[in-house]
Amino acid sequence: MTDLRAFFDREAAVVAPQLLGATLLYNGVGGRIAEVEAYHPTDPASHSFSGPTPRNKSMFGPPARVYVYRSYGIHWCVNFVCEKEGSASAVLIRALEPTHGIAAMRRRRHLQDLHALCSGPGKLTEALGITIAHNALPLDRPPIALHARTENVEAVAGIRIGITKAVELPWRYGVRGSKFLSKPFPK
DNA sequence: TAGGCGATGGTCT
DNA sequence: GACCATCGCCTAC
Repeated sequence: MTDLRAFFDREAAVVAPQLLGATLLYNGVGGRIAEVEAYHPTDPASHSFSGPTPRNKSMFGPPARVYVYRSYGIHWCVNFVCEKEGSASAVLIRALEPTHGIAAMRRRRHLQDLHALCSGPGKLTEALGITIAHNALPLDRPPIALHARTENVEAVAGIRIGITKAVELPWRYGVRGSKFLSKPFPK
């Protein structure tokens, strides 16, 4: 993606729907982004709401990098950092449509079903092999690559999933009609 | 198809 | 000591 820095130097809620259809690869394995959620520092559901901590440090760093954290003590989840350094907003990547390295993803997930390989934030990090070791890596240098979408994508918005605060904010975005979402969007 | 729930451990109060 | 930006398995319908 050209000029990644400018792309991410905007509000997470603006960046998030534009990421739909972009291709995320880690070591050549990945797919098209099918579902995302935006998190903002004024948002009580955001990890950055209560200020910087050792865990969320990379959210406060420069944009166009990844923020990786452990969820429920089991899963890794990956975010893209947005806006200017210190503003601490990010987009959580929730689902991918697998396109590259599908055999490797099936091996890591011990699963054949293509639709379930990356249909959730914890699933896609397992499929791609992303862990805390990759926290704060830039999105435009190996082993990570991000390619802009090549065709238009119709986005749908909805409320976010799995959170207990600010549940009403419609900052979940998905590709309309995609079979690779973590959950369907209500009609 | 939808909902309940256990596993599991880092993070913060 | 409580809280979780989850997953997958198990029921019940």
